[in-house]
Amino acid sequence: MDKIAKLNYAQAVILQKELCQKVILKPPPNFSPQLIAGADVSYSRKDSKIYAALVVLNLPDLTLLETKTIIGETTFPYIPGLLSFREAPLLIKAFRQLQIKPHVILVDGQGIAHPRRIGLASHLGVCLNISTIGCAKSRLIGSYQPVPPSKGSYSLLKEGEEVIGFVLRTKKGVKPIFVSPGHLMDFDTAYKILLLCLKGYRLPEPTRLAHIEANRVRAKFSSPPGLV
DNA sequence: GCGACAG
DNA sequence: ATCTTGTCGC
Repeated sequence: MDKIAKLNYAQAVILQKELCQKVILKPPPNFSPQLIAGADVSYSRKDSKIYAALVVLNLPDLTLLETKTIIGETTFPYIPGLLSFREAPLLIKAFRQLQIKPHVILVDGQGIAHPRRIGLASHLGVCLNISTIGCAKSRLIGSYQPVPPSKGSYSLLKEGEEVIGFVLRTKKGVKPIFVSPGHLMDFDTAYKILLLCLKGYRLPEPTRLAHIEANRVRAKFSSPPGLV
């Protein structure tokens, strides 16, 4: 059914090389998003279920407007660099069920800060034809200098001389996050949007809420202990 | 050959 | 990512 589930490593990489050519590192004309979404996926240790969550918030007040959670089955293993094949299918399905379509999505994962410049956020953006920003909690590739301690400070993430993202301090005293443009997005716009989404926590509000919602459905629907 | 390695 | 309570530090 799902062709993606049948892809092997080499085939998946070939598909990424095709998709990466469709990535646009520039936002739409006069881009000023009022609706922003957060996307995240959680897993169950026992069964092979995965839970995707999308939340839509209003900008700049960050009011929650809609929450969409959906349950799926794992069809691809986790392989660094190929996360999209594991998480994108369910997130795409969830997106199609949204009543309110956002102007941009903050994704829990990398954008172009990826070996082939096509991380989960970029992959989703191309598939859905929407602006996306990669917002990861840790590094996949690239090197960077220490990030200053104050909120909003950052240091460029590069691979060789190429800038692929930035490491952002979202709050004083906490580990910085890794931000990179996904699709229909540039560094400057990504930075400005990120700052608008900070609400006193390490993670920007859209991604933070999506994470909470993904965990909530898992707690509610995953197999209860002792009921094998 | 040896590490690194989003979630 | 997931399994998990209390506990240390800003």
